[in-house]
Formats: sequence, structure tokens, C-alpha cells
Amino acid sequence: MGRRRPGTPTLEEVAAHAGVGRGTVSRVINNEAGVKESTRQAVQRAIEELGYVPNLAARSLAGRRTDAVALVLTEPDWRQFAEPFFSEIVRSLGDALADTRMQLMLTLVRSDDERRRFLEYARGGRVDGVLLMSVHAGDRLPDMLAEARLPTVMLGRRSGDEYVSYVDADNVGGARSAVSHLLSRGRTVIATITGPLDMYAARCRLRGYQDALALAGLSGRQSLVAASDFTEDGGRRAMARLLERHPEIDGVLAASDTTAAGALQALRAAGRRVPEDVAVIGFDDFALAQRTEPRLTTVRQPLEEMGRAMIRLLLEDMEEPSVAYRHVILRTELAVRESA
Amino acid sequence: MGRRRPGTPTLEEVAAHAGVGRGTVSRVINNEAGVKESTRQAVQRAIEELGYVPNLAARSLAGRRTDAVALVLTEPDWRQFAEPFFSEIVRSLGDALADTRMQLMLTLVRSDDERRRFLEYARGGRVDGVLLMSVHAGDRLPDMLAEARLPTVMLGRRSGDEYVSYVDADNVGGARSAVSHLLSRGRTVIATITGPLDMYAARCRLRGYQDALALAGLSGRQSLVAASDFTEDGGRRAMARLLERHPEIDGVLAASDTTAAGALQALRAAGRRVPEDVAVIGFDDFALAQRTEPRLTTVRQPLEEMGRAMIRLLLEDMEEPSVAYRHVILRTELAVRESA
DNA sequence: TTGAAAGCGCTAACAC
DNA sequence: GTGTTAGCGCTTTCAA
Repeated sequence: MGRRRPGTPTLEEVAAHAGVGRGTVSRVINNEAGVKESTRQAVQRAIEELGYVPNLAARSLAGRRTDAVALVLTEPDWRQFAEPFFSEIVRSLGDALADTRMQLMLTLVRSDDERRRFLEYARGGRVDGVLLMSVHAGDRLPDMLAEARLPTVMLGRRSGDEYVSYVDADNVGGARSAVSHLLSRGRTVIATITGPLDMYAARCRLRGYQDALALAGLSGRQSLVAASDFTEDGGRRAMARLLERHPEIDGVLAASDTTAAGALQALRAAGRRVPEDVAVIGFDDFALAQRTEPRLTTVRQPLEEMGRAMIRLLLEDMEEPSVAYRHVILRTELAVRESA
Repeated sequence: MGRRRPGTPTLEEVAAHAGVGRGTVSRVINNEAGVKESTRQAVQRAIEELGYVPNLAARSLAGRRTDAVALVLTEPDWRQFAEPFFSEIVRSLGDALADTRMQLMLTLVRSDDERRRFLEYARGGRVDGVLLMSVHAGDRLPDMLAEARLPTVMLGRRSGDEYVSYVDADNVGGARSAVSHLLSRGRTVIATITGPLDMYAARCRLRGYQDALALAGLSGRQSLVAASDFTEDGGRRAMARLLERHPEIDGVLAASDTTAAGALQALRAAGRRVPEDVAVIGFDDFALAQRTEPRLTTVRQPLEEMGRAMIRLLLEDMEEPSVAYRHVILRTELAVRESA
């Protein structure tokens, strides 16, 4: 398992070759000011002639920084991998990092063993910061990273009293505006299919739904709420259940667009016309509906901004080591796609 | 951007606290034999009391190893992310690595800038080895890594004279057996929809198709070959084109199961019954067909084994630094799912 | 503007 | 068995 890299030139050899001191070479490779142009060029030449590549282990040992950040995916989200939601976030993280010298590394944490290994890796100083995607309620990883004083930013939060830095979408507001929109279009019997209620985002969306109804003077009936998961099949079944209880339903807020797609199928199977008889709005977590139901009205999350915000928070935390946790909640937007 | 980790105890402090020498502490944390049980426990206690965590930069500087390997995805494959093919491979890589102390890190290389950054990262000694997924024909990254004497293993190869270590599936054999199977079931007019022909895997599959026909004494007609991509829509259009030219087609080998799914749609749209009138076989690159067309006969790739083999080659290369490149081609298997 | 020197925290070789 | 020592290759003062 040992690895030798024979004949790899060191900074010292470059210095000798260029006839300067090590400090000077260090300054040149780090692009620091205060080096005479002629020496800089001499050093550059030596670097090229020798094929010098800085040893990053030595650099981070001496400089206490790695210029790498990790993006961690925990097992339950593993499937997110498959979704545009995920790739959009990663893309925007990458873009935001492009201006820096940071390297983004993804890690999959599937078992407790891998979790422990990652912790050692991170606490061992292999990364300057950690980004976490959709952490689940009971997960202690964020706390452990925070304890180790590693700059850490989550996408989403575990609960209402989350303290570790996070970036989240305004799920409550999004749900509220979706339901208000349905109400303003004359819908009166509005049901909702929620995500798993042990996930904070799902609870927020349910709350937004209830808020909007309350605001309109309507009391949300429990029988109009169907708990489900974020899958298409779950949406289908939840919708079927709702229709049994309330055939008069004329509006639905679905937990995600995947769920919404399932709901649409159930509605059509039951002979309902969409959106004429029943209007459906979903959160576009996964953008799946854009593929199967491109005209579905959705609550849009600003994925691009979310990624950018995560990097911003992380960099801030790295500048000014953990003086505070930082929280950002980004506005969602109703993307009306059909006259529902 | 600098990061301080104040008050992080060092190995030396642990040694002092436990009243032993640094060497002993090092032996304990590395689980080396030859330490008296009582001292070991004393050291363990000191480690816990101080909350010691080894500094990995120092370790890799001194020990010249990082216990990390990188899995690189280049931009064109970015979408693979979304596919079971990818997650299966990653899963099996993770499993294979579980027995070692290695950490798997994924990197996305989307631009030339990111490519350069990754190279610095890898050549700087941040990883002990590199795994590459589906590298494209002109990509020089594998060569540069090999030049830097970094153990490198690819999934798939760039061409027939690939030299850098790789693990591939027997695409030729898979295609050949699929076509033979069709012939043995009495199909006589067999077409093929290929993947993009600048990809070596696609060319291999085409060759297998031609081989099988030649073996049966049939000369493959060029008009029975439709070049396409690996998408569903591509499969649909290619199939439509083929049907125009040869309405008598009764068998099809598709470049992937995604393509096969598209082909099926086109066939049904044209009023053909499947598999009664036309039998279709696809390579199951992406296992998409398993979702939409679970009964489709496919050429199966041993994803689990491919991941394991990649790790094996990588570890071998790390033990015995680049004495040779290693190539493994894994057998594919016809999974007959309907009496085509 | 530059050189010299003092670490960074660990592993590994060598004594005892 | 265990302590000691010499680096690993870099950044970063501090003088010059």
C-alpha cells in the first residue's frame, strides 16, 4: 500500500537549480508579490526544467490549509444522486468554487464505518470545510464537525432549532403561496400530499399549506392531508386515498413534483380532468415533473443561489473561524405553467 | 482562507501525557504489533483524555501515503450520475474499499480549469491512486496521470490499443451472443442501433453484431445499421429510420437498454408486436429498461465485479509501483427475459 | 527583494 | 518493547 515517488524534485532542488533561496521559490509558486521579475522568471524556468510539482502534504502541514472542501452525501440521499436537483446543486457549488483555488470532493457516507472514516478524514485536516446535503433529523455528523471546529454548511436543516450553519429554501412560504394561488383561482377543496413527516422540509410545507388555509378563514381538515413519501408511487396512492375520502377535491399541493406526477396519474385514472377539475401544484425538488409533466405548476427553489450561498457561508466561516453560525433561507417562487 | 486549529493536541503531547515516547504512540494509533498491552491502554487513555486526532498532512508527509483514492468523472459523463449504472459502480467500489483503510473521493472535472486543478491535486500527492470512469477517446488525462506514475485504473478504454490499466466488459462477446441468440430463435433480418461510434464501447458492440452475422454466413448489410446515441429518443428515431428501410426487420440489437426502450416505442407505434413480430435485445448499461421494460432481454454487465476488479488492479499497482499496466475484460451475460 | 532558519506533526530506522 | 532521532517538503518569520 506504500507509495514511493522517486525522483520527484523538491522545492529545495528548484531553489538550487535557479540559484536562489527556498523562500523565493515558495513566493513564486504562491504568486506572492515582492519578487523581482527576473528572479521570478529564473525560478519559473527551473520549475519547468525540473518538472516540479509542489507536495501538497508538506504544504498543508506547514501552511495549515488544504484548499479542499468535501461535499458529503449520506446514504438515504444516495438516490438523489439520480436527480437533477442534486446535479444542479453540485454544478452551482463547482461554479462558485471556480473563483477560488478550492477543490470540491464528494464523499458518500453509507455505513457507520464510512461515517467514522470520513470524520477522521475531516478532523485530520484533509479538508478546510464540509458541505452536507439534506441531513436527516437524528444525524449527529454536523454536530461532530462543528465540535471539531470545522467550517460546516448544510443544505436544509434538521429541525426548527437548527444551529449549525445552513442554507434552506423557504418551504413554508412556498407552500403558502401555492395554496393561496389555488384559492385565488376559485379552488375550495384543497388537499395536500406531504413528504415523510420526519423530514423538516416536509413539515414546513405542511405548515405553509395550513397557514394559507387559515389565512383565508378556512380550517384545514385533517382528512385532506395525506402523508406520503417523495416517490411517484407514493403520490399515486396518496391521491387515490384522498379521492376516496373527498371526491369533491379540486386542488392539490404535492410534496414534490415527483409526488405531483403520481397524483396526476391517480387523478386521470379516476376520470378527473387536470387542471379543469383539479389543479395540482408540486414543489420542484427533483425536476422530474419537468420531464413527465412539463406544464405542471410548481414551487421553484433557487438551486443556483442555494449552492452559491453555501459556498459564501463556508468561506466566511473559514475567514473568521466559527464566531457564529450562519443561516440563510432563500425565497421560493411560484412558476405558473398552466391556467390551473 | 487560512485555517487555524488551535489547541489541537499533537502526538507528542499524547506521548508526554501517557509518559511514553512518540514512537510508541505512533505504534498504538497505527495498530502495530509489539506494544505491551498495558502501555497500549495507557496510550489509548491519553488519546481519549486529550481528544487526540492524528494530523493527516503530517502523516502523509512522513509516510508518503494518503489512504485516499479519487474517482474522476469528466463532464460528458456527468449525466451518468443520474443512472443506476453509475451508482452501482460507486457502490461496488465503496464495498471493495471497505476492507482497506482507503477513503473514496469523487471529483467532477467539467472544465479545463478543473482538469488542471485535479491534476495538481493528484500529482501533489493528495491521493494514492485514481479511478477514471468512461474516459473519452481523445482524453489525455490518463496519460498524464500515468506519466506522473500515479496508479490509475479506467472503467472502459479509449481505444483498441489502450495501454493504461483498465477494466472493461466484453462488449464484442456480448453483442455476438445477443445476435446469435436472435438467430437461433429463427430471426433472420436483424438490425442494430449503435451508440456514438466515436466511443470504443459502441464500436465493439457493432463489431460483435457483425461477427455473429458473419459466423452464421450472413453478410451484414449496411442499411441494417443505424448509428445513434445512448438516449431513448435516439433509439426511437433510429428504429423509425430502420423500419422505413426494412419493414421486414424481425430482430434488433440496441446499443443500450435506454436505446432499446426507445426502439420498442417506435416499433409499437408502427404497429409491430414485440416480441412476436420483432425481438429486441439491449445492453443494460443503465438499467433503465428494467424500470420501463422489465421483461426486455438484455446483455448484462457484471457491474459489481467491475468495481471490485478496478480496486484490485489499483491496489496491485500501489503495491508494486507501475511495473506493468493491467487489463481486465469481464464476461457479459445474456439475461433472457422473454421468449423472444 | 532575498536568504537562512525554525518549525508544522508525523513515520520509520535505529538504538537501547 | 520502547525511546530517540532524523527527516518528509513546505510556509513563514526574521534578518540582512
